Amino acid sequence: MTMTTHRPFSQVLDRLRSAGLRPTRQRLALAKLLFDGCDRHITAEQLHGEALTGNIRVSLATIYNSLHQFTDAGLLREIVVDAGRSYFDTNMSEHHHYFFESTGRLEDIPPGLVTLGPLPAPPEGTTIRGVDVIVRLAG
Amino acid sequence: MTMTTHRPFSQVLDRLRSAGLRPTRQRLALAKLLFDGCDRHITAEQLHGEALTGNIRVSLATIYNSLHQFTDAGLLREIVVDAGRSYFDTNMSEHHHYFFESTGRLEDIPPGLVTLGPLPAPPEGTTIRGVDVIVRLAG
DNA sequence: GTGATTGCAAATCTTTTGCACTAAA
DNA sequence: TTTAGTGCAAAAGATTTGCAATCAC
Repeated sequence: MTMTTHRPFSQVLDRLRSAGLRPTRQRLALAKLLFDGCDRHITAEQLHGEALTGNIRVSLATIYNSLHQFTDAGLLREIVVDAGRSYFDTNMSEHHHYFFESTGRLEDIPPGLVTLGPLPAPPEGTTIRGVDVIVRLAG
Repeated sequence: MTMTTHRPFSQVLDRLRSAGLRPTRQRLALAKLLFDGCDRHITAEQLHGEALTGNIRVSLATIYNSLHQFTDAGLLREIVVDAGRSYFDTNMSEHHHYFFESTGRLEDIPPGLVTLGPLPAPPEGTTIRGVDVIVRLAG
């Protein structure tokens, strides 16, 4: 009867199922943290912290496994901004990022602010997997 | 009397001087490897290898120090493509990159193939340090 | 001389791996 | 049952740091 603003449980479950991922307790819990509501830019360490805070016992290895499985399944996008740290973005629509160098924060650039011309034909024998546009900010 | 195709020694020296970097033996040697002729995309490890091959004894710590000092001085541009590896690009003109995921190779995109619209005004209190555009290729 | 720079080795940090254990189907 | 998934602890990399020795000026 209650209609929450959160994504219903079954939707998360279906999402995993249709990605071919067995909906284990850990994956369900992580998927709920990740896909529950607003878009997020999160590191493995941060997600681990949130899981522990939420009394979900998950090892860091499983966090990494899950993040990569979600990424391979097209549920997440991995964004690399500095050597030695990956962010995972739950917003799968085409968009670009601000990176605040002073704080290490990653943020979506509002749609339309940055426009990219048509992509070139990829070099012989390759396909374009994606395009990352990162606007680095100081101050 | 001989006119080589290589950047003359004094130019490398001046380049360090005007960047405010004391031209030590190591920095001169590294600068010659980096700025001698064509544009390069190189990792710290690769540069270290080249230095040792060329009988230049430099520690990896100094390689990292120098690469960052050169970057801060505007002689190099750091490009991050995957978590845990930085490339340093000697081409400081505005350009974008192909990243070949299968080989880990980074390559300039020929000028004009990718066009970026005008940059947005940076968020309040920040300045744009640079924009990275990376086209990720598979195959 | 004096302060900047270097080398070395150890430390740090993120991410991956191997393998026994557990749980989903 | 059977196979995929998980946890743990150790390993693997890349990068950084602390400090004594060395070098440019």
